[in-house]
Amino acid sequence: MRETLFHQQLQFTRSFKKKLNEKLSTVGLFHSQWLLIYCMKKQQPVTLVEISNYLDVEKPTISRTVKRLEEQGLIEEVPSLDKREKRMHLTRKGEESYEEAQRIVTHFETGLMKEISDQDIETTLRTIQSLREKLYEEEIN
Amino acid sequence: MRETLFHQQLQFTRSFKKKLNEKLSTVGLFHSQWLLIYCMKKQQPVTLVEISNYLDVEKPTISRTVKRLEEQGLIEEVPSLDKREKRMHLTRKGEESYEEAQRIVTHFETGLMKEISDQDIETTLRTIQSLREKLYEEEIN
DNA sequence: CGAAAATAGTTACCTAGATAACTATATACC
DNA sequence: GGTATATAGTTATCTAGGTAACTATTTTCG
Repeated sequence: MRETLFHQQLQFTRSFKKKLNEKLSTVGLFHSQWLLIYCMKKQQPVTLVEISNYLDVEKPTISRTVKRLEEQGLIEEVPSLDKREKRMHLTRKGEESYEEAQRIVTHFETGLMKEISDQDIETTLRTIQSLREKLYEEEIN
Repeated sequence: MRETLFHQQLQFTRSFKKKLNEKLSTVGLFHSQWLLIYCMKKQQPVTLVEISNYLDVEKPTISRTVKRLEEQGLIEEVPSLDKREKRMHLTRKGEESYEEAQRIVTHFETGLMKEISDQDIETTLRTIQSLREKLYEEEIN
């Protein structure tokens, strides 16, 4: 198995998403749909561009996932003064899904981190953040 | 921005893959295709199942990417005793692509890690590996 | 030996990322 | 006020991940 940090990261996130998708299937959600719902819970109503910036995912991807969540009746549009934008918020059903999913995600994540020292978590978080910054600087060049 | 370790991980790998895809486009490769070529360089000839196990990616995904690399003339089949399996190895052109891509990837990765202490890299690597193990144990339950 | 089980790979069909090119609306500015 | 530019979102099309169900071989074992 390749020992590189980056390789390990990629492998980890693949497995992580796969596992979380399994867990979330009990609520009928996929991992990425959960992220959108999480976003909306935090800031309602929210536009697609705001979600796109927050999650750092391109607009067409957000657009597609939003459409699916709308079809599932989890989110709905809210009238806006700016006719270009599509402001969305969670429906009653969406709020319920949020609560259920939140519990699942929290349980899953805390389970994973158990037995890893706060010190190590902190170092890892800091390292990844500085790698992200580094990537962002690359962006500019 | 959400502060969770896992959220940061996902964001990082997304940006990382995006950026690496850009860099690799000069060689006409995508990040995932590079991983397959890397795999083959390390062990030739190799079967799809071996690649699947090594990269921890499901067979249909490997199957599809292999088909594309074959079409590009970077890899080719090698006769095997077991008629079920498809043993592949790099063509001359594939070897050349490997060399070019290897340079690009190494340059990109070392650039990112520069300025991060060996200590932090080491802790991060160890932490991610134990998170992966944890995920794997979950698999069993 | 012959039938059952395991293994290798493929096909069909989902979700989720990306880019490029488009429409519609809003803003800037001469 | 009218035109140019910027912004919000969508559509089309690509790669890449996943599962389920299939075919074709090989192995196992009674």
